[in-house]
Amino acid sequence: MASIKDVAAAAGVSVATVSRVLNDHPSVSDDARTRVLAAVETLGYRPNAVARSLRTDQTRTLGLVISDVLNPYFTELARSVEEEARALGYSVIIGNADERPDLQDHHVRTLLDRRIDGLLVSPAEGGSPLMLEAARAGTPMVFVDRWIPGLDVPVVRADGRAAIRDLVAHLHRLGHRRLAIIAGPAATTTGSERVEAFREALAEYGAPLPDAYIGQGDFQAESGRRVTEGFLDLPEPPEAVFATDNLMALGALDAIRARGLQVPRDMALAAFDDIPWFVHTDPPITAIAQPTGELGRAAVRALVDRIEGRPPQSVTLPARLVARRSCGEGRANDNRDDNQTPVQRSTS
Amino acid sequence: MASIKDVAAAAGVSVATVSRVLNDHPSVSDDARTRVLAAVETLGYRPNAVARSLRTDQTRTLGLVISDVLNPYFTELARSVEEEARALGYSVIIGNADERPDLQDHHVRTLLDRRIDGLLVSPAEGGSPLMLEAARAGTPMVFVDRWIPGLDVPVVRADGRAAIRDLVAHLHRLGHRRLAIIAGPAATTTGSERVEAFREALAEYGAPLPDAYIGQGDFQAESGRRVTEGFLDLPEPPEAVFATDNLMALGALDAIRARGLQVPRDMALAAFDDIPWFVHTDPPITAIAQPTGELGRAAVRALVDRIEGRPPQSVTLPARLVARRSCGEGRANDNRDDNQTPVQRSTS
DNA sequence: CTGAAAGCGCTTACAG
DNA sequence: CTGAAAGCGCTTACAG
Repeated sequence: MASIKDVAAAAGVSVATVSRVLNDHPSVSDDARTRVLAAVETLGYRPNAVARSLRTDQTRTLGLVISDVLNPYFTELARSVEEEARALGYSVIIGNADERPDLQDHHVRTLLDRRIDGLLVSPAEGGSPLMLEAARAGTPMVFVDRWIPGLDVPVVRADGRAAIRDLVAHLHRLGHRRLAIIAGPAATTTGSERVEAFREALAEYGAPLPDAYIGQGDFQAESGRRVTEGFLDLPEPPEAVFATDNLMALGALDAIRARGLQVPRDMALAAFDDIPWFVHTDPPITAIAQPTGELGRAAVRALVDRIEGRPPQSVTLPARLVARRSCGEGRANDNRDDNQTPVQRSTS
Repeated sequence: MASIKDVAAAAGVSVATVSRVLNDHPSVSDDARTRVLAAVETLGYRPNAVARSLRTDQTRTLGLVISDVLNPYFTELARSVEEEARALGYSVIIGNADERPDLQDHHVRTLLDRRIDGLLVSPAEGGSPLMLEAARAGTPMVFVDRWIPGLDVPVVRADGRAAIRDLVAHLHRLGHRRLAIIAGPAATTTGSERVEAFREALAEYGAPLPDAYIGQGDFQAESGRRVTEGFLDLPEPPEAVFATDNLMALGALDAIRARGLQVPRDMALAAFDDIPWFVHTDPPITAIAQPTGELGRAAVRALVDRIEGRPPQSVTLPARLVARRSCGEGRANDNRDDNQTPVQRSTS
């Protein structure tokens, strides 16, 4: 592969001049520029980004550590992150932690070793020592979706409280009184926060949230299945289940079906995170939709601000309830484009 | 951030010795090793991968260029690729082409600039000039899923022919005679191949595949919707539609629903690529399942073989039909774990 | 406007 | 076993 030396030789100039042409440095004669460009062309020369990074101490690369790529929510997040990063001249390397702290650690380490310019992370299980250390050491970092309290790191996330209140109101209106929740890991902010919001919303209706109705999941489908089976085995099973992510909702649906029961007749179901498939499940699933694309873009902007020396900003966007048929037929809002139709707009 | 010099100074040895310790070079005294390790520990030193790559001319990184991350099939492929790569000591950088040739080109260029050790690609729209050039220039490369004929590049893919034949038999058995297909871009191998296999299978039943029953899609949901609407507008609409990927099947389902029609009563539907959600759609969708994880792993192994100087091997794995209810109720094989149950095993 | 030279952080023959 | 030195491919003050 041709190097800058080859180009210099072919153009009859020094490597310094070649570098200047390549970097649009103003003080280059037209003549030199033309000859360099011609040489670049004929040699098919492409600058070595590795060498450039070593020299300039910047990689123009962002690291994104997410907890589960197979979760459509995170897939969409990753996509919007890459899109915005590309627009700003950065590449992104994704590290998939699969909700495993050890894997998360592996990716953070690898990314740091590669000297990425900044790190976007949605911490699994309370983060890792390495991550905390990096944050304290001043590695540009931004949390998306989930975060770790007590760190001076901007957070870009959706606030689901208002939407969860809307959901509880929706369930109540449809006659459901015994409401249960499938929680995510308590060590993740989204895990604990959604349970709290749910509990508070129930309290507004004077309803308690008994421990038996709080199932401990891990944001994966299998745990949704397991927890739901537990609910069904209860002497008095809940009438409605709220899965705090889409994969656990899928597991819950599996479990309910496996017993020959039907949603919503035998049990109502709702999920946090809306995904395209929810329109087509049997029945279509009521969900709380996050502005995922906007979250990803805002997170990248915050991180790049931080990297380029501008003050980064935390951003909190509202989530909204999208009612479908999985909680009952209370209202006629399950038309074909209900995917787009918020029942109530939560502008918290 | 501490550099190798700092470690050398702290340990009272030369940087060469530090490097040897770090790389497990045998000729280092126990004493030196201990002191270096201690210094590494106290300084929290981590080798700069950028510098190492520049020096060794290897990045221990694989590039993966896929056509659409939002497609669950590719998401799963990406995940298995990363997993196997990690097991072999490599990282992977994903480039999402979104089925756009220009984006594909962007990613290939970026990846090449970063001097990845090898490239795994599922070419969109017949590939890009850059990709062809790289292949000819000897960049280690392996095609996954889709490929470009005429290049000396190993291909790791699933052969769907037998499964498509099984599908046509299944549809025929259920009484469907007018069968249509939603094709992918003709410039992709999977796009053209699936149509051909479908046509050949129909021929075995003496059935033609009229042009009106071949809809041109682009592997995205929207095109599935559009094509299906066209089918429904025909004087004699097809009785069954075979979408050649899961997103177009989703679009088809949308279109059928939007007219107030039902699957399979008004129109049968089947898809290429099986995904977890197909078990839960209304109705559950009959699909051709690829051994996605195995494809990803085999592709990585082939690429790493190539990179490390071993002869790489092309691999073709069989796909299989998973019958559910979307083509009709012909057989009682729609139990709850039908996701795992092949109707007929195709070992082509 | 241009080039010689230093240096980014490593690895690795080479000499001892 | 160890260190001095060269060199990977760039960029960028510095001097002219």
